[in-house]
Amino acid sequence: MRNTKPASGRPPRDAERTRAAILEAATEEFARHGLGGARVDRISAAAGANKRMLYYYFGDKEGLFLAVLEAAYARIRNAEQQLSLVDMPPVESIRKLIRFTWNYFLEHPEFISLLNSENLHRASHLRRSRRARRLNSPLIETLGLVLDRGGREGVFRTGVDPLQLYISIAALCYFYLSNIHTLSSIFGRDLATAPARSARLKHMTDVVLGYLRKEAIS
Amino acid sequence: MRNTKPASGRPPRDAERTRAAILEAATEEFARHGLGGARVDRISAAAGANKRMLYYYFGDKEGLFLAVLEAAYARIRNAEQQLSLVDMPPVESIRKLIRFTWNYFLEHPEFISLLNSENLHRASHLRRSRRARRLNSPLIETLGLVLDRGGREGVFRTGVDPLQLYISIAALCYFYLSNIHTLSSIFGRDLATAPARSARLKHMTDVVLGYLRKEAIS
Amino acid sequence: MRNTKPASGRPPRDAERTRAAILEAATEEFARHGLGGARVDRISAAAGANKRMLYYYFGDKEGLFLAVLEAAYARIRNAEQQLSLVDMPPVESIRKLIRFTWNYFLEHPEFISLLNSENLHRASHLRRSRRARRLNSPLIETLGLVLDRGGREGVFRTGVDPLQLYISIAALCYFYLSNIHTLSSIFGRDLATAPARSARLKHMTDVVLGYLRKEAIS
Amino acid sequence: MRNTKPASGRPPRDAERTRAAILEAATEEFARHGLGGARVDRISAAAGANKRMLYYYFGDKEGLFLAVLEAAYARIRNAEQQLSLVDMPPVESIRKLIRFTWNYFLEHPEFISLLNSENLHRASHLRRSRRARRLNSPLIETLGLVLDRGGREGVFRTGVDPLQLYISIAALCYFYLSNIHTLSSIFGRDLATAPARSARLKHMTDVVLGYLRKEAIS
DNA sequence: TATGAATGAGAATTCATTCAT
DNA sequence: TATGAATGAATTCTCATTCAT
Repeated sequence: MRNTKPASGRPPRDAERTRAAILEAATEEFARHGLGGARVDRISAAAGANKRMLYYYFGDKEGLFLAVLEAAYARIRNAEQQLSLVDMPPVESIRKLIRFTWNYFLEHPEFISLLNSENLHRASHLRRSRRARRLNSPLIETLGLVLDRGGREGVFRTGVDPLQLYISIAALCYFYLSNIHTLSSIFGRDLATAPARSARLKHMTDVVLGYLRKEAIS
Repeated sequence: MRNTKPASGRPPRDAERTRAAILEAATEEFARHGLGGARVDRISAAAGANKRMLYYYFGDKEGLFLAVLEAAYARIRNAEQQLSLVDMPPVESIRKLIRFTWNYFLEHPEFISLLNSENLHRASHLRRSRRARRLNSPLIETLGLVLDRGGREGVFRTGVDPLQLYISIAALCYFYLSNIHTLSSIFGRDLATAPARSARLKHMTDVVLGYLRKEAIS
Repeated sequence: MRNTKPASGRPPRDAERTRAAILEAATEEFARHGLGGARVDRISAAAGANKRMLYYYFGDKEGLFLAVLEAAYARIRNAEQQLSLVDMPPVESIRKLIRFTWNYFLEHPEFISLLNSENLHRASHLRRSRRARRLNSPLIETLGLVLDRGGREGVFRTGVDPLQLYISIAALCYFYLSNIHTLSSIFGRDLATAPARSARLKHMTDVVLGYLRKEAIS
Repeated sequence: MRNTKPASGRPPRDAERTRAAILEAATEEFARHGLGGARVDRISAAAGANKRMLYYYFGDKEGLFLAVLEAAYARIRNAEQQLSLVDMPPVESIRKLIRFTWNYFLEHPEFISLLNSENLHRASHLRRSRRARRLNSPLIETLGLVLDRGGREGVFRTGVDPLQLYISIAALCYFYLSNIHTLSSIFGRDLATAPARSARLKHMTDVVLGYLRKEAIS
């Protein structure tokens, strides 16, 4: 049993701890430099682990990258699960979902970077991962319930595909943050300031709720 | 235009031709593998040019990457300039803008990849580029005019920041396409099929126009 | 003999068993990949033993290689001892010896590989081994007796050095089998088929008996 | 044209020379340590070439090994071609062939080592080589002519397969030399001395000619 | 006896870049 | 302008071996 171990400071032969340290260091490194730019040496150094351990636990660089991706997905899915969207007015649910998504991306820039890297490689790692597919968000279902209730209560338009909406919410948050540097540079306007961020959150909420509200003209 | 060149023997104006070949090959390579994963050797091989030429014309790998980025931006700005949004009803203008953005991303996946790479590096290349800043989209201004007219005509809500809206439109298109592989993999639904794409275009248009229409409740 | 062990539960005399398992796995690995190409990891994995055990029992990789060599020699010497060459007509003795050598090499390709590896290293391991020197074949003596008798009986030429003859018989068998792949490849003729092997055995017997028969011209 | 180059001492940018230097150093290294034990670093150092050049010219370590093998085969085939066996009495031809084979192996111990290594790997490199198959020895044909003539002249037995005989001659020479260290060690008799070698040459000649002579009893 | 974790030196291979011509 | 040869520093990965338990 694992918890029989003495609670002494940083035991040197703690498999779980070493594994976790490598994973954390790798997350940081891959997020900063991408898969191609990441350096195995830097990862092991940052993890305080022997380089060999990285291969011992994860096979190779790509295996480590996949493990990092899986862990990042597991974290966001886990956070989503804390979110309870059903016991409140639908408009509030949507607000909450947008706020959550926005804040999660804001607080976990590494998630955005990792996704970008994986997209560059056409999801070749995730596609091979059984574990990742199991992480299929249950949020879609919940969002469907919220949309249904909003429809029944007459506050939302009907016929909205929850997956499309989910993707759109993620898109509005993700793109702004992932492209914040290029956009700021191109448009000569610093989009990373606190006021700019607040304005963005408001805009996104307006867009989504504006779209969802009843009495459409389109 | 290429046909200004003299139609003499084999190497007519090799200088320009070599440069262009390198740039094209590099665009492909950087789009496929990112900055860190791109290989100078592959680029020169694909361009049919000696490796030395690459350095001769672009200084180094990063200089080449910047040139590729600038060219990609120049192309989209150029395409945007063909777009005339002012001489039509505002709703039509918006539809047209969304369709344009969507199709451009669809037809130029390398643009998405390159942007992703540049974002990974926090826009460090673009920031240094004078030329890129001059590429500041005039579209924002045009979009402002469209929104104003829609407001005056009573079909659009007022007070919409054209930059925010521009970013949102780009976001809705970009994210879907850039993440199409991870999303398809995670949600077990092929988002790249023609029907899926049509559905997406419709959804995005609905979102934007739904948001813009008058009589808001939010 | 193995059946002296108690037939109790799972690990009866793990010590001996582990040692034997390692030795067997190592024989296979060294035969397949040579000393330089053999992998300690693969050996311990194949033996189902912890890597540490390998060092515990054999000191290091080279020690293990030597143990493997010694065991291989012990096996062939042991097999030779079953062979009784003296109680039959000399011609029959020689036939039997050739057949035995041929079959032994055929059935123990690992012996050939191991010898090749050791030769590559200029017998540096065997030279250090006291045990190996004790394995000095008593066959030479027996062969001497056979040749003497054949000489006395007038069927063999006289003055044949039994060591030279022994080496020649081994050579004729060994080379064909050890080089069977390169020879087949170079001469475009599959030397490993059953008919090819029979032909070879006949040829070798002809060569040796043809050489030994009385009435020489040379 | 290559020979237009200035004849200055060791031109630094001579492709052919660099290639040859690497090949020579590699021959030595592979012969001494086998494929698995050879070190790319040592090869490039011995060749006075940058390590990168090795990959530039030969692809990888195995490609280099194959090139070394092919060159070694080309050398022996070339030497064989100098040998004229037809214009002399058959007995002399055979003597000459044995002497040649023996001396060639004696003077080119690297050939024996390389062959041993290749055999360890089941001729996997040679099998892939078109060039090696073209090196198919024309000696077999010549040997067939010699045997025919000997048969017609009544000095040799008939019905001898020249390939079998060729293999046997090679075997008698090769095995003694390739196993000289293990044999000396096992039998406690230094087989590498000059007298021992002379005795071996005589023995081998006796065996082959003894076998070939007419009036068989077997 | 046995084990899984750990190590550091070193292995093959690759990289962006530059030189001589 | 262009080229093939060359370079040295990295880079990923592997190895035999040892440690703590």
